[in-house]
Amino acid sequence: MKNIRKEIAQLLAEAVDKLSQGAAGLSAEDIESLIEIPGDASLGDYAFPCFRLAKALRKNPAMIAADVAAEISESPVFEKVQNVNAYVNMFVSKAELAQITLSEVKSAGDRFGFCNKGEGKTVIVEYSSPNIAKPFHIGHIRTTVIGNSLYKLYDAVGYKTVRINHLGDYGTQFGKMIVAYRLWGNEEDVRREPIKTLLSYYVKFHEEAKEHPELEDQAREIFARLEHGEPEEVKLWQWFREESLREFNRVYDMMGISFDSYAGESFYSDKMPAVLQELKDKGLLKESQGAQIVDLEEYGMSPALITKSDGSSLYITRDIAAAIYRKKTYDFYKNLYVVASQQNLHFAQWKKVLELMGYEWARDCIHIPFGMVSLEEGTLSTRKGRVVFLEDVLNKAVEKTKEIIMEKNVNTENADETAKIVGIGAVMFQELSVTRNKDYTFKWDEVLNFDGETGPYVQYTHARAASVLRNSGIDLAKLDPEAIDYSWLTSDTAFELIKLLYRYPDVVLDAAEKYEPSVVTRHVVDIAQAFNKFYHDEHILTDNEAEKQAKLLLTAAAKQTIRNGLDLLGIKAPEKM
RNA sequence: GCCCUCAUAGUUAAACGGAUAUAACGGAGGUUUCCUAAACCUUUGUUGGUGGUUCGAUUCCGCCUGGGGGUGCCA
Repeated sequence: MKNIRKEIAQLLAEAVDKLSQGAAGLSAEDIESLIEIPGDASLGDYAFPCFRLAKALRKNPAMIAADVAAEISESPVFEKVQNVNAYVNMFVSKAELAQITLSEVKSAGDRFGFCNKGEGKTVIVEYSSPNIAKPFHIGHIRTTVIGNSLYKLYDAVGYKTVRINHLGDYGTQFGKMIVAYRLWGNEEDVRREPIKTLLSYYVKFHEEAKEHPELEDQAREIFARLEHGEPEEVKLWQWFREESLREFNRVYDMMGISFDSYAGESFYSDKMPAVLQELKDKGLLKESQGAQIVDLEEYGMSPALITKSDGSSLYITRDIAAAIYRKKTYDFYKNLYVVASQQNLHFAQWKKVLELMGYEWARDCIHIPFGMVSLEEGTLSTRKGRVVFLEDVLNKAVEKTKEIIMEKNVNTENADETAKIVGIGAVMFQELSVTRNKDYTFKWDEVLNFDGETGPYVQYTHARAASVLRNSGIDLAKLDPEAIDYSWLTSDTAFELIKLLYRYPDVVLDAAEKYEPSVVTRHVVDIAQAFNKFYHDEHILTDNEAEKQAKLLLTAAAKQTIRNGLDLLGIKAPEKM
């Protein structure tokens, strides 16, 4: 698709160069980064502030803006160029932008917004990574949906992707679980309801351990046995793992999320000795209070604990082994970890250790933190039984949606299917609409509120557009973008919508580069709002054939872009609702 | 103590260092003989404090206040 922003930057660069006789020293790239989109569309479609040129040109900015405006106004790219104070305000040709955009959406279809920027490079996204034998709760939703969206974003901008669910299937917690199971457990209960039962053992363990601290020692000992491959412990552990995965997959299926690899922490168990040896050989390992550490004091961090005093491994050791393994196996361009910001220090230490080991690719390992989810009662705590199960949240959202459908919609065919798409979409959408790094408090009535800038709003807009297209009776495949009279799409409302569609591919790229799916979420909401306004202000299915075709092409493009955007968020777009 | 992070209408959130800080929810009022009213329109109201850098700061830097997280044998 023709890149208008770049074209404008080129024109501006030439104008500035001419006016300053080369003294401004701004490249087209510099200029491009200065171009803005005015908040108030009546000012222009693009704007260029001239403050910075004042020094080089020794003139006041407003005069420069006037000169620049005069210099570029002849270009056919623009309908109008004018200066307001220090700004050069540019209006692009509406019909031309409509043609460029709608032709592109039509021909690219489901791949509108895609590009090949990452061609030949591999990006790993590690996300979700729940702990085995523990509930899949509301605290896991963010890593799961953000990671899933990042994978889709990187896929869309052309990278080869590898999705890894780094299961928390190892560590002292399994020592605890095994101890608890042997003391109070019962096979039948576990089979019937694995997670809830195992969780109850885990909770009981922590209650008992307050009175009997020796349980903690037992747990560590059992984990050490597990790590040494003692068959009885391994067998129990495998069983817990299988039962848990079955439950996790049920939730993943509901959300339409999948993985390329489930290589969790245990997968790296046999790769640990080599890491230890390497750390030792490189002179990084130090003994301290019986444990093996890497001292990071000179980098302002507490030491990284590599092995415990009983010799068993720790989280960071496994993450080091994992990074090395992944570099060897996938030769990644980037290795992304979608993990809560609570673990900032852990990832900082881990990255530093990789650096100290001499791996220059440590810089390509990137922690993507996100804010904490808490409940109104306080922090989520598995041990204290203070959890909200993700599956319950999804089910309630679906139920609520079903009720809404029953009360609003006469046409209830596929009501169950629609309720699933909309209810689950609503929950996912909400998680993806706020900037990653913000903490938030889970509230039932907020999750179940579908008014305003929500998933259902966007999905409804999509269904509405779909409905218009159905009613048109026109075979869309036969709409030829070359044969459309775009002058029918030059109203303010139509043009606002077109501009948003035109910008969509840049938004996708921006979201990927910032690791920020919410950028897409917000843009999709903007498109939905613009379409609803267009739908309301203008009649699409008019008797005038040329007008109708132009408006239908725009409607189809809006629908397609909303659909593509939702897809990048992992959310489905219903044809009817 | 030290480190990280957050602070914007009543609430939840937006804003590459740029023009009059933008939406949604809530409140008040309105729109349907017309393509889905899960929609649209009108109205109400905001940058924690203090210095600095800058032509220009919600944005960058210093300090203060307040919330959250982390800080050696959990992950």
